[in-house]
Amino acid sequence: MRVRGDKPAGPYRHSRQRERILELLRDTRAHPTANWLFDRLRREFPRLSMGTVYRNIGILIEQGHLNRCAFGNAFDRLDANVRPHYHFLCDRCDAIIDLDLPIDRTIDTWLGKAGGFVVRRHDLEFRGLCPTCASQA
Amino acid sequence: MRVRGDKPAGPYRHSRQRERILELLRDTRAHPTANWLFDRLRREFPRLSMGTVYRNIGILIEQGHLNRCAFGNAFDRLDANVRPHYHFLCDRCDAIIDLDLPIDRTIDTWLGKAGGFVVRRHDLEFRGLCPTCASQA
DNA sequence: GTTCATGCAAATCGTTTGCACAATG
DNA sequence: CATTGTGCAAACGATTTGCATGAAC
Repeated sequence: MRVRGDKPAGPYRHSRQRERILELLRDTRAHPTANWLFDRLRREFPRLSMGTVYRNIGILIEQGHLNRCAFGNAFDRLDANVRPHYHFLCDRCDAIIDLDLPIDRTIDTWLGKAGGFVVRRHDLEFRGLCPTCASQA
Repeated sequence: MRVRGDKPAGPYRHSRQRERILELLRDTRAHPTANWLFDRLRREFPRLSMGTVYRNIGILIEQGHLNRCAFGNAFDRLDANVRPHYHFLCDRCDAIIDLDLPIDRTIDTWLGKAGGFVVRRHDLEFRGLCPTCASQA
């Protein structure tokens, strides 16, 4: 029996709302928020709800049509190591590990020269298995 | 006149709670959450409140003693470009720009060999001024 | 004694979910 | 017609804030 919140057993059906969400996202390079989609689509679907937007975003990501980028406002972790450094995030144990790789500043200047950007800093994070989890796999 | 939520006009005063927050964060490499600090410190300050934790985190960040890393679990911005690519975030106009830099996979294998990590992917984001804002500065 | 910091509770923001009804295949 | 998708509203978790009281200088 199918329970609340579970993925459907059968294939996804067609939905006009989901179709338009993907179209809108493919037509822009602005990396919109869920709320932007909601405002934009309410013109076409006056009774649209946020639940529908979020549910469809989830499905589209699962289908590989979208990526989510979480720059910022989410769940914060704190770090008293204020020297610049990179991070490794373990997929299995959720550890966040400071790396002591050298910071490569040459890439910043390259980006500035090539594209007209003024680069103040860059952040690099790796994901995968930390040494402990990797040795248990 | 000083209004609610504003920074104090004078210098920050000493606070035992803030002192302990910084001590705890300097004693760990686990990149704790605000809630971890709260649980941990309630033993010493039974009447501690979350408001105090968050306010002090903000002050410590402003003083340069802490960094906040947002490795979000939540949706934030969406991207229909599902090919791997890097991002540039403009400090002034908040634009998020897809970069077509080549993805450098060599660094993944290096990290695996050197430290025993299994690297599945990496994310690289730059911050600074986008070409448009840079030309106006 | 001035004003910054705290505790508490309520408010806020983005996101998720339960449920009854509508749409799809 | 079996089951997925929707709208609505309420629930949620992390964070922020108003306000009266307590602590620092």
